Amino acid sequence: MDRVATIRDVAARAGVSIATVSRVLNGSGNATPETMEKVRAAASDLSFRPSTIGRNLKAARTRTVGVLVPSLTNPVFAESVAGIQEAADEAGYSVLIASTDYDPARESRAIEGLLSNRVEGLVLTVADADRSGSLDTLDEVRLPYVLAYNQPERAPRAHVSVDNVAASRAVVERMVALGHRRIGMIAGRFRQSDRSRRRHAGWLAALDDAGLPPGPVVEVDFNELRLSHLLAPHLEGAERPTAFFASNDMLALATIRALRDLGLSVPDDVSVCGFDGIEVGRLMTPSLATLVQPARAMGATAFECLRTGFSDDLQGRAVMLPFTLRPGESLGPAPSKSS
Amino acid sequence: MDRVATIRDVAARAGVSIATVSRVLNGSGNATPETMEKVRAAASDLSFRPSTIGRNLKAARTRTVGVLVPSLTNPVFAESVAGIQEAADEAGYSVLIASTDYDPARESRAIEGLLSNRVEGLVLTVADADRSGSLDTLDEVRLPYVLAYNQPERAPRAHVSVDNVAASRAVVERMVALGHRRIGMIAGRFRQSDRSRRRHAGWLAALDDAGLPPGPVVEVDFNELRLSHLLAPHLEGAERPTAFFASNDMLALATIRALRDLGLSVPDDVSVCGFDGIEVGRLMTPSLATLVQPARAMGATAFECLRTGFSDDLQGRAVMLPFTLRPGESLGPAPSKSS
DNA sequence: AAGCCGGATGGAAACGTTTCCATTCTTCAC
DNA sequence: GTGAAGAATGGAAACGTTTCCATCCGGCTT
Repeated sequence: MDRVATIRDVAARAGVSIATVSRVLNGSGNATPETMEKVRAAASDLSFRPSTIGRNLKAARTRTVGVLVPSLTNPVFAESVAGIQEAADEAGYSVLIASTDYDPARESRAIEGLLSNRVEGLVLTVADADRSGSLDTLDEVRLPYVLAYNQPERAPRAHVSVDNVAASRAVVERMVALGHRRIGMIAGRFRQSDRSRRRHAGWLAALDDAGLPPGPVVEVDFNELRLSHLLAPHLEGAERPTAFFASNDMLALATIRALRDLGLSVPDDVSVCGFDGIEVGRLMTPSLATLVQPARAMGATAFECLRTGFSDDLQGRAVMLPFTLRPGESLGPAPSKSS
Repeated sequence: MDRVATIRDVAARAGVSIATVSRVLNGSGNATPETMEKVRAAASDLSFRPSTIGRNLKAARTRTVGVLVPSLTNPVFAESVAGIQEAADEAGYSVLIASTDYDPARESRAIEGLLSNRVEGLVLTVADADRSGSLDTLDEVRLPYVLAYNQPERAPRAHVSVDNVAASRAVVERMVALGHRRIGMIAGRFRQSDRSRRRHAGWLAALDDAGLPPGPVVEVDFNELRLSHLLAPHLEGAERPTAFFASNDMLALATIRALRDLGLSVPDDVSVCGFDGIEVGRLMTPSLATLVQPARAMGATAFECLRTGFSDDLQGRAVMLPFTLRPGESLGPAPSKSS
């Protein structure tokens, strides 16, 4: 692999100084038409591409933002990353993406990497926004960041999300309206997810409002896709739940699968509603009822907050995005025998 | 935001030269235990993080690879990117991810960006590996790259994929074994996808071998999720296909959805088999039968090829990964009335 | 005791840009 | 015709590293 052309090569070929080359190619400062022509020709002949590295070093700014998500394979994060990329692309920013796969060691390594790359800010989704070493690190070095999806309870940290409590209430209220009286919840580990906690709180509050006792709560690990053995104990007897609220869509899908494996029909025996609004949910049978968060907009908005907030103070700012309840075949009326 | 500490700050605080700081922190060269201690302390006090930019500029190598995929929201690409990241992380490489959303303009911009960032090589998936301006550009500048998923027909370009023709044959053979005689295909636009073409070729070859006439072929755009109106014309009359082979899983899901919307049962009336092996396929009802490509391994392998091949010549090297047919409820025996 | 070796350290150059400042040259007003 | 203004251009510094080379010093061999 041969050496890549530098600005000096272009200057030599065009018979001008590197200063002139830089000015012409960046459109800053003036230059004779002939000079411009010569420089452009030389640059194109050598297929010169200015080195971002050299440029950044000099400029002391990188026009790059970092993104950290738990996993790219969860469609909801993939979608939000796509939103960030789109917005960043438009604003002339580059994006550095890192994923942690729920591994704390990888998380700190990723943050270190992004820091070393001198990103100007970060958009990230962490497990628990109230107790996160990574966020502490960022606070320490005073690097602006905006959380996406996270909704910190105590720490005043900038974030973009939906109102998880209100959203969960909406789900439960819908279930109640459909005649469900025993409503369970399948949730990601509370210790590992502020979102899961909030959604649980909303579920609890809505049940309370409706004068209903809380149904069983099943906490599961992320990446856990085999749920039958966890659900089975809660499905025996006449008092079994007629509906489950899952704290995210992947869990909802796994739940439907498990129910079906246990010989129950969705939604005839048991209804299920998820949270996230991933696109594949529309394609399955039964189609997935879910609380839709605007994932793409979430990413894009977080990026915009970061960008426009670079100068201002980001501390504790919060943006709430609207949510909608997408009906789906997985959520139907409660079985009549149970009403 | 205050200025970030540089190696000079550390040197000053430790009372040594920047050369010594560099040596201590990188473990190259010798140093007195006390010196090492002083330097480490100073670095940690200032929470010094060496600038990748400065480092790369000097080193003239970035230990960074670029990744280009059509879309991060297609699980099969997300998964392969995850595989790349994992392998890269392990090898001490950084990853720069770009996605094109099937937009040629964004594709060239992305490539330019990666080139400017002086990536040492690329792993990419393009629409058509035989006619791709981006690949031509890469050849021109002699930057090593490895294609993932693509299987070029003419151009001798390094790639990692499965044998798409053989894989498609396996699918069709299975369908034939299940009694299907009229087998249609739902395929991504041939002009836009070498994979789609190959898979179509395999489908055709297998039908020919079985002495069956090819069923209808429906070419659809990427991102097209509403297929009912495209499928409807081919589902009338007694001669309608009893099985469809979809050239990728997202299409397969959309196909199942459409069939169902048209009042047909899957798999009782019509069977469907996809291609890719995305995880959600296991979770749906009916579970998706699909030809599984090892997506994670695809990414990881492509990265390894790139890394180990940096010195050698990558030209036209090909690695074929094994595929498996994952049975699923969407693919059943042909309806008896048609046998 | 003289010379050497080698370990510890510092000075300085280099990487590829951008940009400040200085220089040259043209043009125009007086 | 002289001076000034301003446009075009070049020289050189700076950004944060790594690394080559030189220097210094203590201790060993002979």
